[in-house]
Amino acid sequence: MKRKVTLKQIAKELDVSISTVSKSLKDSPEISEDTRLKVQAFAKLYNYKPNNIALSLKNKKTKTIGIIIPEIVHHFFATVISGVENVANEHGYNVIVCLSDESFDKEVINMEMLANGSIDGFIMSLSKETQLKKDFHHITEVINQGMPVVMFDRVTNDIHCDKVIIDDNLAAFQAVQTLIDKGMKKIALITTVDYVSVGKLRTDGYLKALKTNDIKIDDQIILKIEDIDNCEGLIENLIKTQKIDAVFAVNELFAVTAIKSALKLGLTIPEDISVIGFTDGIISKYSSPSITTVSQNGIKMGGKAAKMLIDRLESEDEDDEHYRTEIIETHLVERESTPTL
Amino acid sequence: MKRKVTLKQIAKELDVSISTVSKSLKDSPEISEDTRLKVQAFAKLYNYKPNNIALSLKNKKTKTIGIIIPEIVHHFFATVISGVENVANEHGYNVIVCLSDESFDKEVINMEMLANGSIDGFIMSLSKETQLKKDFHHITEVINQGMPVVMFDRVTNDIHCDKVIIDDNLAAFQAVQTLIDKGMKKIALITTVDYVSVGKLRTDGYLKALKTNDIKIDDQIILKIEDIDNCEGLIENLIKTQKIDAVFAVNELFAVTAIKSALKLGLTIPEDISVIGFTDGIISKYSSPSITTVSQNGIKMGGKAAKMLIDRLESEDEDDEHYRTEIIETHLVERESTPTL
DNA sequence: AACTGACCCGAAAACGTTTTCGTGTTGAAA
DNA sequence: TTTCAACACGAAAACGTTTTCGGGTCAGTT
Repeated sequence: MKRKVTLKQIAKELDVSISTVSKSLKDSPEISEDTRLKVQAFAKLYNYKPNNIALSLKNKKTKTIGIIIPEIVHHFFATVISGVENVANEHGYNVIVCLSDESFDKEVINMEMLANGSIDGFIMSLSKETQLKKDFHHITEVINQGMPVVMFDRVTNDIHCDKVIIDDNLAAFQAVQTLIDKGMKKIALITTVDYVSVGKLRTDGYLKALKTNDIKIDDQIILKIEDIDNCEGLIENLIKTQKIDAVFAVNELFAVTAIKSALKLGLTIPEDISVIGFTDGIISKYSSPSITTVSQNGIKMGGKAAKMLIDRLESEDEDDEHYRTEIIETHLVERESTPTL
Repeated sequence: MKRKVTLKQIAKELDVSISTVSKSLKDSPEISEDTRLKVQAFAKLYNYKPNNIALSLKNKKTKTIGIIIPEIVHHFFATVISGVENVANEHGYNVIVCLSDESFDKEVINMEMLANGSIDGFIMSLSKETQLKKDFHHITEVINQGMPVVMFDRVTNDIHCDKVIIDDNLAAFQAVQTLIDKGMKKIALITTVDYVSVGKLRTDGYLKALKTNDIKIDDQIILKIEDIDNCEGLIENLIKTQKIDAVFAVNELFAVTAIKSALKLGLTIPEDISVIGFTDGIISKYSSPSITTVSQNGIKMGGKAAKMLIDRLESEDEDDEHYRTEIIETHLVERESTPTL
């Protein structure tokens, strides 16, 4: 077992100073060719690599990005990480991942852990609990310390920083409009409770589409689900008791559950009932029938967020207060759960 | 914008030495109560938090674990990360995630980046390309430098280190045996190419089950798929041309694709054809019909791997060469794609 | 008055880098 | 022979900690 070799050890071994070694390895003209080559050969032999931690301390840059997300097992968040990782790696950055588990406290703890020098900047999406409490002091604090933050998907207007989102309202509107164009009238909505920002926006888009088309809003067919893990009963009940033409669900899980319930009740899709979901993930793609969804390109979102963060990290004027909000375009991926005409 | 405050600044402000500040904050008895309280009050006021990088350099410990996996968008790997993160956080560790994208080069680059001081140890699963090339020098090198490595799922006997796996062979055997017990005779296998370690093991389990039950092995109904993204045609062809009772697939994707193909061909599941998959992920759960699978608890695997790594990191005798291989138990989750009897 | 010990505190080294600045040696020009 | 520049290298500071060790002050004991 040969431990990592340091500049000091090389210096001692070759009987020169640490400075000489460092300069030699950086091809400094200050050093004679003789010594330079000698040092380089020795360093290569012992596979010298500068210690990242020491570099970080010296440069006050860690070349590491922190990501804080509610869950990693949700496909959308996984794709975002993938997008961030890609762009980050291209620019020589590493990625540290922390999960809040939708808990405010964990979000705070994780941010505080990372904020003490471990990373150069944050990319994050708010936990449900944080959105409910509307307490963002941990984020403002980090920003006040001069650490850039980029928020994505679940964002808030209360924080002044770069953001990457989709136009949830518009995307929902268009999805519902598509259903209406296909002749559906009684369109049910399966959504989350209102404090989840994206849920609220998508709900608004749904309502707007109905209004625009002079369709009466019927609270009986609007389902707001609190506990995502126990949605089956509610959804099944909705489909059984109400005579509906279509379902617009604000996420994949609600959509696929609606499909399963409909099939269970002997309905055929899309003839008896159509379904459109949100977030173009793996479930929608492999469901039978496959589900028409609003695509929400996580890779692109993550990539964009990483780009914005790195741009800010490497820009000249540190505290440029000109924050931007990037909107990632969405489109409807039409599959088997909606009629083709 | 108030930047992070350091010991030095506090010392200067209070006109004491850095040592005094440090000791005060650590409640050292060396410091008089007067000074101690004064320093602590000041530190609290300015929200002092020690700089992680400086601590890492001093302690030669980063309290960070590196994870290298082929892909994050595969649900199984996401759950593993989740498991690692959980246990790591409990022990005060952070998690840095790197994706190899199934590429040998990226795996090597990522490991080298992290090995230079950024992390205390690795948790990893081999990329396909690495398994194909059988080149593990980057891993032995890291281990030789005294950095512990824990491998999971896709492991190799060529590396001497801690491992966490499931008994792929046995699990496959049991799954196929279950099909046989339910009266199936012509059981197709949809698997990966042999160099993917787990694919090979599961294939072997399938073969063993057939042999044990004196069922002739028919190469016509064994499908080895190279390119996972273009498996549909092959699978559909298999089901169309061969009269089979059941399909055993070595992953979720193959299983769900088999189901879609069968449905498309007008077959009913599980009456006409049964399907068992591997890896109990989100697809199997939400598919219609839902898929019977061999559960492979990623959370548990990740948690176990993290525990083993941390144990080793914090154990007294640094180079205990006694490596263990933990086997995570699996069980069959019976769902709609197999008959209940 | 001298000694002892407790009590407080600061200096400095250490972790591994990079970089500025200073310095000794050499050769050539005056 | 002196002077000066070029050359080659080393010392030291800095990043922010922790920790060891040494020392100064004061009170109390001989």
